[in-house]
Amino acid sequence: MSANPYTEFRDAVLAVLARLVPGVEPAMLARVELSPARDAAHGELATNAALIVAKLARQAPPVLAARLATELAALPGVAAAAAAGPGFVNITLTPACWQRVLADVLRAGTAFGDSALGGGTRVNVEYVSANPTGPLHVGHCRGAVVGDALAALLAKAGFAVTREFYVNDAGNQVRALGWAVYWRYLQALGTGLTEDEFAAQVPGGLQYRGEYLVPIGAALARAHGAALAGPGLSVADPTLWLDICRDHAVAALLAEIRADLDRLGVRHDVFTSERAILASGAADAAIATLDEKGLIYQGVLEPPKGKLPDDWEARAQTLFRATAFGDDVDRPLRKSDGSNTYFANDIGYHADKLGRGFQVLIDVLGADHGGYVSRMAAAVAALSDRRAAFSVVLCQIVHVVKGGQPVRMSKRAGTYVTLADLLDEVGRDAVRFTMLTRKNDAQMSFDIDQAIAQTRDNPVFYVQYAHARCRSVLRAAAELGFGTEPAALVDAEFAWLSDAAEIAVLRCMAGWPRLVEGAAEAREPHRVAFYLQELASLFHALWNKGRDEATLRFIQAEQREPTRARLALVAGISIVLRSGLAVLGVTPVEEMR
RNA sequence: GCGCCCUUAGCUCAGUCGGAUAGAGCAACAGCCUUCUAAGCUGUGGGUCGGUGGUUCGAAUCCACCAGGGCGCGCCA
Repeated sequence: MSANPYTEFRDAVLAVLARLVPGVEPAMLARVELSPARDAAHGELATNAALIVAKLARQAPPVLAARLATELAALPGVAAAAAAGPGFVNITLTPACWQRVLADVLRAGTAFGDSALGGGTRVNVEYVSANPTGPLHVGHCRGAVVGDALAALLAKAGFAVTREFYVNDAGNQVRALGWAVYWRYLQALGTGLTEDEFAAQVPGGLQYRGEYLVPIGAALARAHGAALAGPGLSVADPTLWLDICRDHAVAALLAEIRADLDRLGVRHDVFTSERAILASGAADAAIATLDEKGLIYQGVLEPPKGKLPDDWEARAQTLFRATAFGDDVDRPLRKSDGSNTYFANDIGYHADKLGRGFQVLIDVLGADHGGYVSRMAAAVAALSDRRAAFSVVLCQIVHVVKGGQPVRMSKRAGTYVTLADLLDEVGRDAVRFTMLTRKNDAQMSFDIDQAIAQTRDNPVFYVQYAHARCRSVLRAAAELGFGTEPAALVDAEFAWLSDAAEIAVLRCMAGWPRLVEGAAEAREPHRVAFYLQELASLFHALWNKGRDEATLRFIQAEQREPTRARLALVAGISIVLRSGLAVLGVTPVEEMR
């Protein structure tokens, strides 16, 4: 791929700067930007170079900017360069600079925008990781979509990405699930127990009362008959059935989760079982490693502030010195019965990831894990001697709104909005795109009415419509005998694309590679969604401009060369739209129906 | 009580590691279809960027404090 105007002319700015002001340090040069001008009146591009180095050069920024502008204006490809404001240099390039981008797009196809930024760095993105104790709901959905898009984005930016799902198939939650399924099993057999009578026999009480467990209980009844029940369909000794019920339920629910994810188009490379991690001794090994580093000790923590647990008592416990790595308090690794805390096991899991050679670990988690971030960051820093990068992408709450009314969810009652419900209502593409129209660390309301609307205020529709329009134009042109494949258009005379609206689209397309890099570095896949809306908007505007000015119409049968140039433009737009939609996992539709 | 996140137009939200006169859609108003999908486009009006200080050439952005909303706070995961 040849140079992109943004990188090409940023390099040019740096080169000129080096001549004007010798001895600028790399760290300072890194802060020099060449970015799209916010206001079109300022030109196409703007650089802050003079502002950055003015102090070092001992010159007033406007003066240095003027000298810079003079030098830049003399460069080939620069149509105009002028100092402005407090010390910016505004630059306008010749149309040819932007037209050249089109050839890159046509040659690269949807690989346009691929970057070497990541340099093959191995990244593990963990997302969803829902407990296999029930169906996925909208909260999981946001994490699933954000994680999936982030993984795709990082891959496009040149990272070697592994997508991972951590299956919490050990511990109290799945034990409670085993009991809950056993209740559905007894019901399937026709037990005379009431739910309250059964619940009274469950250690910790009966959780997971949702009806989604009914078919799983029924399946157990079919498979085992009454063999797992006590006399008269009473509760038998749990050692006889608890593992069987738990394992069966986990397997069944995990299958449901995977089916839901499949419908959503979310995929994972690796499903890691918590039980397998525990069985491998990873947690104890990781704790031993930390112990060798002198980070484990026996101590007594201050009582937690706020509402104090009823059974709280000061007692010595095994602690990880998380405060040495920026956490607020040291964290316990063993429960009072001597078993590992969830945190201890999770340290083992993250140690396992590090052991698999990942240099960057990213966990996509729900907002309720916010208090968990600093301790895990401390643990990864400790385990890797601060070498591995660890970050958490927290996804805040999603409120589902329909008909202007909030749709409430309650997991206990089993009446929450499931992912499956949402997919039934609005479909995969709308779910994915809508979830990505909000930055992850802000709450969002998901308006079902808007997501299914076929109008401008539905961003999914708007972008897909733009793509469909592109394809429609190409189909129409093919019927007139034009070659419409990229290879047939790459030699078109792009100089025909000289209208302001056409240049604007080309500038936007040229910005795709730098957007990919910026979004990947910031771990913000939502930027892709907004970029696509902008590109779609420019395309729709160009389309309509052709209604007013016949010379801008894409297809003019008697004007072969201008038509070929515009077909190249349309093909290029469709390619960039597809490239972006692929990151989001949204279908680029060929036509609207 | 403490920690993290959020607060931008009537509504839903962007705002690129500090940059020029803060943007988009919806809603309101005014226009554009004998022409490739009007499922679209163009224009107008609409703001004390929650508040008060501070940092500097420059703050929606960084810092401090305050207000409001959300999430969390040893032996759940």
